[in-house]
Amino acid sequence: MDNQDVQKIADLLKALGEFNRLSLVYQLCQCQTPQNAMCLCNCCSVDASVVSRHLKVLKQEGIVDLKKNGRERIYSLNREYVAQSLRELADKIENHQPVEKP
Amino acid sequence: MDNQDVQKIADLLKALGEFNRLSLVYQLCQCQTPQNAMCLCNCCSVDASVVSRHLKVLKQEGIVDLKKNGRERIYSLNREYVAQSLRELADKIENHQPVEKP
DNA sequence: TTTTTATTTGCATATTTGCACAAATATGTA
DNA sequence: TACATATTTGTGCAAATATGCAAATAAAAA
Repeated sequence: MDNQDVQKIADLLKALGEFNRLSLVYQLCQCQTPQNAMCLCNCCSVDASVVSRHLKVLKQEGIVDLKKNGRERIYSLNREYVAQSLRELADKIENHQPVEKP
Repeated sequence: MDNQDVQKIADLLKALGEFNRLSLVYQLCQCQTPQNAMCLCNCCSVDASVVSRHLKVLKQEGIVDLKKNGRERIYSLNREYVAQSLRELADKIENHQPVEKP
């Protein structure tokens, strides 16, 4: 576990660890079909430009995927990646105790 | 799932989503016995005061537990709470799709 | 009591972050 | 082409955050 690995997970958690961004994730989570950015605006009461930037952060972290459709951007939640990353961390925290210091 | 619930999880993720704090968590994760703050200093190259403040944040979020022993503060990772919180989020993200929008 | 060790707190500072608004860009439609 | 819609980007601001250093506090040890 080197610093880069730690940083990568920290970045993922940080991206999820902001109220409006997590709200966007939950919103996408409840949708069976991908959603465009304007639709996602409804779940948090901020300017569209703010939503755009939050979605950009989520995309950079691989949390959401993006497809372009005309002038729309269609976002979908990358469920497996996020869930697996969180579970890996949970497993590590719960089980991993290699260095014994009695 | 109301805003307070979202905020609570966001706060937890935010606390974990900072490099030095996550390093502290990993450090504690590798220890079978609780550790004092000075010992934890070794895992990140910052001032002891910075470690102290990060540990305070982790404690406020319930990520670590604290026992006082003389002038030492002995920290231990609250493994079940953190792991369970992360798994709940993972489950929600992977499975929860109640609102259908076909 | 004096000294040492462990930790916290006050303060200053640098950086980041979230936000709103306006302008720019891109693309569809009339 | 002109206009409408969807989204991004530039800019500035206020608040939050991370950090280091010095001083304060607490408690053990000499």
